[in-house]
Amino acid sequence: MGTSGRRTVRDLRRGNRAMLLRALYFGGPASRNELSAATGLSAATVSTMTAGLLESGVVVEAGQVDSDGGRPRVLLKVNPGYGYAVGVDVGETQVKVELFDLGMNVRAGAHYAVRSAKHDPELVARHILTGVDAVIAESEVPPEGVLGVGVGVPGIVEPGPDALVRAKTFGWEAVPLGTLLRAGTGLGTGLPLYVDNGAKTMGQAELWFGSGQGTRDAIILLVGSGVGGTVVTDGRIYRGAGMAAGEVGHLKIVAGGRACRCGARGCLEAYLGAEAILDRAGVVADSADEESALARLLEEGSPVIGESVELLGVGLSSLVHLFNPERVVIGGWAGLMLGGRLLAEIRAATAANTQAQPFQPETVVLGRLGPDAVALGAATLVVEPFLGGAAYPESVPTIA
Amino acid sequence: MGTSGRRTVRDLRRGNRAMLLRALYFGGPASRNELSAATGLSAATVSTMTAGLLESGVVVEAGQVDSDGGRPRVLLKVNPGYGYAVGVDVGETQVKVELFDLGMNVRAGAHYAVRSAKHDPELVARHILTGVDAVIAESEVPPEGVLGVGVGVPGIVEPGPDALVRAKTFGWEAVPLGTLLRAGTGLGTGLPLYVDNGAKTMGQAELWFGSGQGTRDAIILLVGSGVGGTVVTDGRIYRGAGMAAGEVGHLKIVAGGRACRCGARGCLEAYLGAEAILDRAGVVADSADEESALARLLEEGSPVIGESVELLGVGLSSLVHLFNPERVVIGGWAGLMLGGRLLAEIRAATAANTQAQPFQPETVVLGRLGPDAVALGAATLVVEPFLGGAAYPESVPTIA
DNA sequence: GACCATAATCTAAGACTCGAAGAAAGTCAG
DNA sequence: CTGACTTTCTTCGAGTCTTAGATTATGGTC
Repeated sequence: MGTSGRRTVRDLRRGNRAMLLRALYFGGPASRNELSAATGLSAATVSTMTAGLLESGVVVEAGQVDSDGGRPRVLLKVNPGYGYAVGVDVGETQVKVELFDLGMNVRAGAHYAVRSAKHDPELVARHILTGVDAVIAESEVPPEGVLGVGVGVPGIVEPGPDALVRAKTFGWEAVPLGTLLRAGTGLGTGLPLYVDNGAKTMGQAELWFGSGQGTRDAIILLVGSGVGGTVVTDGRIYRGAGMAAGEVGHLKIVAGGRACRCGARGCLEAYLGAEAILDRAGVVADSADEESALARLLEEGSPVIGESVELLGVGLSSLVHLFNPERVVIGGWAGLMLGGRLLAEIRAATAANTQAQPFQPETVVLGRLGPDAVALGAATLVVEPFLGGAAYPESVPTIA
Repeated sequence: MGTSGRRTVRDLRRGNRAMLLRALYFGGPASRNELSAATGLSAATVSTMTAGLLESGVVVEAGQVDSDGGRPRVLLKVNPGYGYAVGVDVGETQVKVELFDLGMNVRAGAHYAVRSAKHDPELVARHILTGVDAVIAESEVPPEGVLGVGVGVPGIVEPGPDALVRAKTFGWEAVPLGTLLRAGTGLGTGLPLYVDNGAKTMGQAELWFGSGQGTRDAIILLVGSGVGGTVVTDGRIYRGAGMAAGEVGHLKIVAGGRACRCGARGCLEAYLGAEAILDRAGVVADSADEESALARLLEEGSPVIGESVELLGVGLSSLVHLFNPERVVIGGWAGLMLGGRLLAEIRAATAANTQAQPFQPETVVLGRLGPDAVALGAATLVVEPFLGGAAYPESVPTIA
């Protein structure tokens, strides 16, 4: 106990610099004056600090704004071209690699199809490595400007340089993805590497740029083929003691209920998620057809849909009781499909189960980013330490 | 967004002072040297800082220890007599008021029976006020040495000077306990007032002095007549956006299941907790007999007990998946009774439902403090800001 | 062109932590 | 009993940092 918080006067500056950078990054272009108000720092400090940031190129000017009869404000913003982040989405059917600038604009992308039956870890690692090289080359970005590589994978990621991944859907028991990537060579060599669960990276994307913007305590539920989620506390993704927190999909909603692929019974994921919903409706569909099959079910007004809404309400209610969030975001393609038509019903079901504490149904909203935000979120893992957040654990391993 | 973290160099000192004080408070007597190691501060800083603390009387010397041929270490400790905290337990059958010194030794106590049918808010407030006066008088402590009053109540407490309490079991819809207490007079006048859910105060007691010691991420489940709990993240009680987080009792375990007194269905509290267990077993017992009735059920090996263990495992599994805690503590009188005999079974049931992530059954342990720790925990609410923790929200109202 | 308003920078002062050197308070061998 | 040695604690100078207040920059208004 005890080794936390600022110590020396130098850490103080680091912290204030991070605060300022965050304010600038999320608060859009702003004048020094506005930054002073937003951060609580004195104008003098903001001035000296921005001077340093401008000189190093992290921040650039972004026009002026007249100020009612006085000296016009000079607007500042984070220089989108100062650095770049690679985001990787390791999905069921493909490995997607994208390169973003700091403004989170896509500069280049690469896709590699994976035969959905078999997910050979080494093959996936090879796809990632060649993908990283490809997007760096394609974007014509200076390789030294790339700040790191973020990877979103299914399952649970153990912290540490090995980045052990456990993903039952892939048949990965304890795949040391970090080690595999380090064994490669190429342009990516030496880049900081961040690996996390894909639902969490996507959740962070919603939090930063989507429906979660501006909240400090939120829950982001991702309903796709399965169910995942992200718990945000105090403006950060909550990872718990071993980075495995927030496994929303295995929240139990029916004791002794349907068997889940995790081996337990009654998990949310055993009822929700396209796969489970279709299974409960007795529809046979392989993963390519899931989307149209679910749409059909919705169209027909199948009773299974109504049940699903009810069960979703039960799950959300548990989450609300435990986390008391400001906002609940429902994302993922299946979540958006359901929520697009039945948001009112979902809210009502949640409220009906949430009697023990004050709860506003309007806090349940739909995601804004669509299902493709895993890579974007993975890239934010790289941007986070750049902003000085340092939410990601201690030592960051590098590729190769 | 933005107004958090240290700003000026003076906040830096405050933070470091808090770090040191916490290390001393929880790390027992320690020499300046050990404090330097524990906090990461330089010996010089520790020296100047402890000098100030000694002069103000917050810290006192506590003997010496020989040091293998060198100058002996002077041990320091927090002066237990520097300040005092009053803890109040507003329970079903009584209002208990206790006065603690900073070493959390009871210096005086007072009890007021409450007719369990009717909990008149004004009567409860009067009991608290007279109790505070009584313990201050009895303990012969200088009134200006009392740092504040902490109150543990059932139900949910809304933050703010009113301290609105919602407690269905008491028939309290929105009782402004803070306002009621402020209307009184007496020795307690002007004391800072902290009101929180009793399960959370008890959880904090368990965290500080019981089985939760030393953990940063823990779950403390309290099974008494009902079910409550505390979620600890990052060494602090997690309160969420509106202080209502951690309502473990209303985690759903059976969608559409038994009706809970909160109005919803399938809550943990509708199955666990002495009241629900006895009800499920078909035993009629009023609150005074619950303890012996439950003991009898346990003796007989009633199948309801086995089911209860299974359901507890389901609930814990949900919590583990969501929070990934270092430790899970089971407390409360009914929890201790069940856990005392069936801890192994509870661990097994939890593990059986927790397949999706690594989980060590041994992290589930029993509480150490017994069921009477609500008042102790309430007193820690007062001590926390004294240590510089400031986990409790913004402005603290005062009595009268 | 004089005057005013607002934004940004400069300057001096105060506060803080740190490393290094020095003082304190013992033990131990001879 | 003395001097060397060990370990703990304190003092002091140096280097950073933020802030308030004064100053400079840059426009509009009359």
